[in-house]
Amino acid sequence: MEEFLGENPHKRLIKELVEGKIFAVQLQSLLKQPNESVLADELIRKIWGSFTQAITELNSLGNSDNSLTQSQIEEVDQPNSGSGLKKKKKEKQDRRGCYKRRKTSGSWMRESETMNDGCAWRKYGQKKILNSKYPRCYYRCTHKYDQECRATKQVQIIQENPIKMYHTTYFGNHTCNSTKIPKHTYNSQFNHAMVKHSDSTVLKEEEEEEEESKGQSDNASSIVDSNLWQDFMPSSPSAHDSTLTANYNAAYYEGVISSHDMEDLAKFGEIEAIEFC
DNA sequence: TACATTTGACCACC
DNA sequence: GGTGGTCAAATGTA
Repeated sequence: MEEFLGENPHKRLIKELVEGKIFAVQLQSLLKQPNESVLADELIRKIWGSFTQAITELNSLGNSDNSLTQSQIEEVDQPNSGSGLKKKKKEKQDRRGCYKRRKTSGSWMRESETMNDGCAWRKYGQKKILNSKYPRCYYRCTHKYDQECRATKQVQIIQENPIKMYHTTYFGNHTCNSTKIPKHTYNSQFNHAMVKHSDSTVLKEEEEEEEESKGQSDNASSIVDSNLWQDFMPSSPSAHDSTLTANYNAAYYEGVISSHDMEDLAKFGEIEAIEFC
């Protein structure tokens, strides 16, 4: 990466992103082979480095309005950074309503017959939504405070007859290590979930894959969930090769690279495994 | 007692 | 000004 320092920023940026893609492709093929976790780990570090460098370049290219502050960059780089201390009791002042309305980007959705997705969620709100028959429920990760996990989701019933269907929108990535919960809490109905990435295409109907994977595990949803939150995270670089995983991972990175950026990137090769909206 | 849920209030965003 | 997202006190539950 350092060898690009003499070139113009635009070229450096492109090279970083292309490198990142190459590493990702290598990682993808590597993950198809067993016992390659060390190499995979190395590749993930390279990918991480490429994207970090690219973000830095982008930041230096952009005007002041578009540039991230250093703290914002660090926040992206180190989602687990911080004190790690419990924040159960914040400042004395009433902070109700003090929030930034989130963007819809960086989110993905699924529709299923159950709310259960194998993660530990805690409900923190419910709201009647305009023009909607059913209220929307707001959930955050149970480990928001003890592990500073920022994952949240919104669940809304979209139909009740003939069967109850839930529309779930996920925001942010889990940074906690406690996404695994006892088997009995899973619901096989999760296997019928439809996963959508943000507001774009339906990505995967899991049913067929579930049938195939039943021999490997009697709890396929746990695999989905561990893929969902952990596999592409730098802190736990093990991954499974599945389209679903790739799409979830794309959702994770979506928070770092915008769709506009991806359009530019597309000039330099097809993005196959990762789908951005 | 600890943790989860409910619910009204607050306020940023459109 | 209306709507939606979040907070936190009150309440419920194991």
